[in-house]
Amino acid sequence: MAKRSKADAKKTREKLIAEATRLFEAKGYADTSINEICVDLGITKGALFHHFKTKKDLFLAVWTRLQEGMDLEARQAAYAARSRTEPYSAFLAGCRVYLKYARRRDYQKIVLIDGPAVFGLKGWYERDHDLGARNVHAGMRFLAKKGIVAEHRVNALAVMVQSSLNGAGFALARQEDGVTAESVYEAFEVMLRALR
Amino acid sequence: MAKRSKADAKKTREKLIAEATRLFEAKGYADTSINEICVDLGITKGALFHHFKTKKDLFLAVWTRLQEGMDLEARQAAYAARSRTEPYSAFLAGCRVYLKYARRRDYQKIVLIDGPAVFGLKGWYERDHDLGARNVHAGMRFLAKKGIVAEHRVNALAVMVQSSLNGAGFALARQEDGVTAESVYEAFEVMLRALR
DNA sequence: TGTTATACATACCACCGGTATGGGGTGGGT
DNA sequence: ACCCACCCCATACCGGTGGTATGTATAACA
Repeated sequence: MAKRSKADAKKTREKLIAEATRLFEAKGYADTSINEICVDLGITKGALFHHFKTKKDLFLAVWTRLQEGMDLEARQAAYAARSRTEPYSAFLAGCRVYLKYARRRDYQKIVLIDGPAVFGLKGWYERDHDLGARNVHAGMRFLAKKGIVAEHRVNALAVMVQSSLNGAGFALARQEDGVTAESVYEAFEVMLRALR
Repeated sequence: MAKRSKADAKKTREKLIAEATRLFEAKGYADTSINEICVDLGITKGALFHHFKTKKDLFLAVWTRLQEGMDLEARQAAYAARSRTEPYSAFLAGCRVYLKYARRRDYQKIVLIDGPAVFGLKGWYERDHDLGARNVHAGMRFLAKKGIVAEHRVNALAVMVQSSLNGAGFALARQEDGVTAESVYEAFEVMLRALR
């Protein structure tokens, strides 16, 4: 029988998250069974339910990992690109990172598609608030502070900008109509700079 | 025992769609069981599976009904508002109708949240193409024809505008931060008019 | 070294979506 | 008027699902 040290436990937990990520991306949350995940890893459901008290809890772990990666990368890019003379550069750098994620199939299926359906309207918004919306909001507020966009439109514009990035990501992933990454990003930049 | 005329069949089918709509909105697709729908209507699963060959098929009927209502209303509004002197009026009228739908809880949960999860990435896009995306696309192409927006950005801008409307609808439904319908719509109009 | 907590395995459950089959009323043809 | 094929729905049943209760060997710690 296998060892059961804390290091082993951590490893099986990681393997569970990795395999769940794979299957959630490939077949979606609903069409992925707990049992399938366990069989692939050569363990039993007892192990899974020891680490995650429910299927949604496992999904949350997968979702959070993806979101935290995006969040970290976007913040770093925005911080690195900040400029004294060009108020858009930090915001645009962050958006570019987000758009990169919004193009990824795993991010789309897990974070953008299944996430809202699994968490529900309220739960989805609560979880997205700290990781996705907050950064866009901060960027838009910065533009308002610089006098570029109207103060009273910050909230509305932020949410519209964020969701437009989601849509742009989907359109890119579809790769149709000759829509290239450059053209989409250029259109987004033009739109962002036109906001008042 | 109940009658089994064709008129009765039509009626039970309608009742099934109505009750399914109610429960899908209230509890979501995944947490609504076939059996629950039937019990509420005083019928059995046999009746349901006679009218709809699968649960997804029933969901499709619910989804389609919502989308067709939105599509019809938006087209009518756009047609009624068309103008020779103001190129934005028809587009804005259509968007205003769509935004009204995007604020509705049933539209959000069924069309925007559960729809993509149930149909999958490809199926969702295929179904949305004829009902949602096509209209926005047509409006944007009209603006390009008028020389307002760049021809090569029509596709990208259309998908971004559409998804920004979704986001705006969600933000409105959350009713937070003092975000009112007027402020959101004003922000959207400002953004749309700024597009080049 | 003894005790407890951990990390799983095993066995089991209610319920789910879906199917196969049966029956009884409807409605169109003659 | 009669008949019977077809339609509408009920009943019974199935494999598989997420989840639980319990058992147990090992690690962790005193």
